[in-house]
This record gives sequence, structure tokens and C-alpha cells, in this order.
Amino acid sequence: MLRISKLTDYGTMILVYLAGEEDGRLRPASDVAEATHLALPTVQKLLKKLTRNGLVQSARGTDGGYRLARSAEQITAAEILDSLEGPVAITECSHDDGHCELESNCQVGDAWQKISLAIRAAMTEIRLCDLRNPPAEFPLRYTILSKSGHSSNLHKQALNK
Amino acid sequence: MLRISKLTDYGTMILVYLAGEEDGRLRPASDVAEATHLALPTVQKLLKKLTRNGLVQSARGTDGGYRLARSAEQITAAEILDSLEGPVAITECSHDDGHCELESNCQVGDAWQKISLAIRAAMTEIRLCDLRNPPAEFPLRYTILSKSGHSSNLHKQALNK
DNA sequence: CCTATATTGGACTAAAATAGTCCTATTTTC
DNA sequence: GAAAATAGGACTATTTTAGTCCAATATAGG
Repeated sequence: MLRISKLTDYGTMILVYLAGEEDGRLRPASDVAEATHLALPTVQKLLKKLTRNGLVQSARGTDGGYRLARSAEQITAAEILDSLEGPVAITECSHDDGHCELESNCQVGDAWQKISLAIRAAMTEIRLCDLRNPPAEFPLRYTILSKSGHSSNLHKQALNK
Repeated sequence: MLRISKLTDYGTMILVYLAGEEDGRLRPASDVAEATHLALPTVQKLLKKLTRNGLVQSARGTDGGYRLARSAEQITAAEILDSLEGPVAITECSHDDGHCELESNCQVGDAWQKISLAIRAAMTEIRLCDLRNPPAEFPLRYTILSKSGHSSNLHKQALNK
């Protein structure tokens, strides 16, 4: 459940990289691509998006490039998701005219929405700096299940190498 | 963010319907389709899936049909998601051989995973019966943002009619 | 003012996931 | 045996996601 797209994952990697280079200097997209091992066109696309959405700043021309618009402490996971996935709701009504033909049976969507918003609120408490190296304890009340946490087809990152 | 597929939404509607008919009798797929206003083939497909995953019971033949396998109090939102969306993780490593070429930059996926698991744990506390009619207060610690809760392109259910 | 280096915006294609339908068993009751 | 259901899975269409590329614009420096 709760799939996050590859691009969002890539975008987060980019942000994490920029967060590690916070010296005020700008990094060209090519540097970011090299450091993250992502394809340049993909990095360019993502950086454009992140710039439009105000998470990073950019400058053109020689010595141009990108850097975080705010410090890693001031960027939340919710903002990252919003920026990269768009403010998509958990479900959307199939009818545009504002009239849902599912009528009385359709309380369900409302419930998922509320769940979504609650999760969103929780995401607001997780900062970009929390997403770096030693995975911090997130300020979520519910225990993080660790038993199957590192199973088969999940990210197998630095741990393996 | 946090998109839930239409089919999951439909599946939940089906479960909510069955939860409202808990008299031990079986309902054929055609009844479910009619009550939920969903297309019959879709309902059939979803009921099969829910049956395979143990959320509903079925019987064949005349007077056959479906009913909840457990009471609505004993079915959690997490189970519903697992059943309908599959136990998909929030990100998956692009390499099958267990070696992630992104190496040291790849701590990110780990973080998203932990977030995902935390959310999952929260979902375990929400029951099918909570998804019915008067939207209950969910046992989530974080406040449910209500200001933009009923905005434009979201489900516009019974409220509108 | 010309050239290098970059970003910007958007078009475009390819690939994958999702949604939806349909057909052929199989099972059960009468 | 006939009728009413579910079971399983194949299949197609649609939509979303990923990924690439190109032309335009801006900047700095010689």
C-alpha cells in the first residue's frame, strides 16, 4: 500500500544531496546527477519541478545551478510529497460536475480522505534533515514495525554495500 | 499524495455495504453491484479478490453469494488496503539482485519505508465499522485537518444529494 | 558582443500499472 | 438435469508514470 513513485524517491534523493551541500553555493544539475547516480534528463526534470514549487532556488548561466530554498530543517516530508506527486487526494470522485452518482453509498471516500489528511498532518512533522543518514526516530506516535522492515523487494541501500 | 486506486475505493464500498447487511445471509454479486451502483464485472472481480484474501466468505450455487468473513469491528483499514492493493511497499529497489546501485545515496528509501510502516500501524487501528456513515473520529493522534477537507475534486458523496 | 554554461518550458515517446470486460470451468440446490 | 452462483484467468483498453529531447532564455566572462 501507499506507493510512492520512483520520481518522488529520486526527487527526495536529490533534496537529500542538496541538503548535504548546504554551503550557499549552487550545484549544476550535472553535479547532482553524478552524485546521485541518476540520469541527467531525469534530474533536470525533477529540479525544474522542485524549483517551480519553491523547494529549491535556481540561477541560470555560467556558475548557475540549484540549492535548497530553505534549510533542511525547514522542509517537511509533506511538502516534498506535495511538490513531487502533486496535491493528489486519496480518492477522487469520478464525476466532474460535482455530483457523485454513488450517492448514499459513498461515505467511504470521505473516510479515506480523513485518513489521508491525518497522515498528511503526520508528514508535516518529518523534516528533510530527518531523512538523512542515521534514520532518526520520527515523531509518529505509532510504533515503527521493524520485523519485516527489510524484506525482499524493498530498497536495499547502503546496508548491502 | 497517497493515492488510493479506484478499485480499492470500490472494494471498500463493497465491504461497507456487506457490513450493513450483517445478518449471516449471503448476497450474490448482482445484489452488491446494484446496491453500490458499480458495474457487475468489477464487483465480481473485487469480491473474488476479497474472498481469496480472507475478508469475505463465499458460497457457490443457488442461494450462494458473499458475506463478511468477520464482523466489521474485526476488519482493519490496513487489511483492506493489503487485500486490495497488495502489500506494496512505498518504494522498491530497481535492482532485483539485491544490490542497489545507488549505494550511499540511497538512505532515502529507508526513510520512506519507515514512514510507510508507521502509517500502516496507524491504519491497523481503524476498523471497517469506522468507515461507515457518521465518520468517526479515528484514533490517530494527529489532528484531522478539516479546513480544506471537502474541497473541489474529492469525493462528493451523500452530502450533495 | 560573442561564446560557454546553465536553467526553462514543454513536447514527445515508451513503458508500466490500472481499470474493466468476458469466457470457460466448477459447485450447489432443487 | 437445469438454473444460479462463484472461481480463475485471459484479454483489451485506458491512464499514469518514466524517461528523453529540443528550442528558447538567461548569465558571466573575456
